[in-house]
Amino acid sequence: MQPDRDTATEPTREQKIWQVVLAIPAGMVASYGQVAAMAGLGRQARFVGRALGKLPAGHSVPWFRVLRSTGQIAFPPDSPAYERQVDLLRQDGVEVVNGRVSMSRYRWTP
DNA sequence: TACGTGACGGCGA
DNA sequence: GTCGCCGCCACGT
Repeated sequence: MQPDRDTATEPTREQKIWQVVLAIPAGMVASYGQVAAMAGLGRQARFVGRALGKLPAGHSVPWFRVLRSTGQIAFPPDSPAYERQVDLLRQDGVEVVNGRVSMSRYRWTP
């Protein structure tokens, strides 16, 4: 037996991150740094992107509501995920202009 | 084991 | 408001 402290421990940071993203209401967006801070990760914004990239299939996490601190989409413009995110944001009623969102207007403030 | 990369942030100009 | 540099942590090779 290996009493290794992991896998069987409490929810990992990824779980915590997904939980925070789940709390983002429709029609609003949050930045990676904001999600990281709310998840108790401090400024590990990069970890948030990594956690979202590890999302399993069949999840219900609104990953598309997470943008950069500048309001720009984190994906390259030629990426399929980019268009997907834009489309999903518009379905939420968020105005996306040139792959960018007005953070001062749609930023989620809990 | 060590190096490089990455769905980023903050600060200064 | 934008542009560039550095810093942080985890993962893959």
